[in-house]
Amino acid sequence: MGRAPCCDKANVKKGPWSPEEDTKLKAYIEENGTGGNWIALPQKIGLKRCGKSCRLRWLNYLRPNIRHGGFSEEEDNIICSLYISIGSRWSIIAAQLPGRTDNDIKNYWNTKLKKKLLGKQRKEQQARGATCLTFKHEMKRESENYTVPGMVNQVAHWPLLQPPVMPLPSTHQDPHDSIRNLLVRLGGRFSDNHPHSSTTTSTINPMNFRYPLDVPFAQDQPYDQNSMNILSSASSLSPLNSTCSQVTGGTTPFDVINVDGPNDVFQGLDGFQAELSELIYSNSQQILDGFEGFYGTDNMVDGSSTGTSSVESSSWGDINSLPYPQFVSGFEACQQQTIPQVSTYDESSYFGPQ
DNA sequence: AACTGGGTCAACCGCCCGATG
DNA sequence: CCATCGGGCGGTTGACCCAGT
Repeated sequence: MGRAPCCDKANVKKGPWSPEEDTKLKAYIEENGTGGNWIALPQKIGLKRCGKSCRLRWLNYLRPNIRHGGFSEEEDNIICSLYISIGSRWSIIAAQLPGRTDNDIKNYWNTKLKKKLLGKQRKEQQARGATCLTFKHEMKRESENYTVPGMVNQVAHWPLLQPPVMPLPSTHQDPHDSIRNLLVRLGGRFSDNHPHSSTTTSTINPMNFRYPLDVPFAQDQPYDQNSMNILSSASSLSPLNSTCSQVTGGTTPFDVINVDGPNDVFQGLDGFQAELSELIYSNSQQILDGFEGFYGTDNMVDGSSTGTSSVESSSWGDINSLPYPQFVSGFEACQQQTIPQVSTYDESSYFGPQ
């Protein structure tokens, strides 16, 4: 037996909202709030609409300070980055873009950004003529069986890669190194402090490229995104970025990045992210250059400090000096925290008196 | 002018999850 | 512990628009 419908389908209006309906809904919510009950709300104001429909209309269209269209390059970059990192968690992505709704971003991604990236990918692949099946298979295989030692309840899914190039002194495979090693194997270079270097010594760690995990969340406080330039440089970031949870007062949108199992690494990304993976393979150096540009040439740090990482960068001493110190603290928090909790933006801030 | 195909986006659907009784 | 409910979310749909033919 299925569950009862949330409203009487026969008696609710569907389809586009009329200006009158908009006015009614907006006026009521601005004055009274939702009352904490969307289902009852349409009856209160005499709308023949499903409560969920009202909620959607309010959140996606009527709510104050909503912006539609006109996505900036920075917003593009943030969306792409976050998508690559966390997948199609549109509400989380939207939380980082003030005035944007998850629906808007979802539409924008599906209709424009995805094509933009793939178009770029094809171009570059044609230019390089590289085939990336090996990488693709490796990604899939390796991602199936890795959990970070010491992590409980919350699982980070970094692909476990045996280091064919560099032996690891530590007793466990550091996920950062795994990623780095993979990229090295695939031809990426991790220079100490200069793009000229072609050694395998790593100071660039894609795994440190993590979205802010402890930025106090607020709709009017987007990330400083000045340095993000995925589309214009390497086309994408590493899809190897894991997701993680953090509990630092429960105020960040990234408290929510919770994964439930290894398959979630590429949740929602199977098709597109695989293609992005190929892109990464074919552009590994560009990507890394992008990272260097992002962090400055010598600030990339392997926070996990293994034998393969030659530099415990002095500049790392003050992670706050980095454009995104949260990337690092985020990882640390991942290792320490265990309570994943899904949260979303605080709707109450939009609803006025409840 | 009519048709067509692709793009866009608002809205719906159905599932999941937490709260509650 | 279980059933029910409402909120929230991601995926999908379909109406509309527009450029090309």
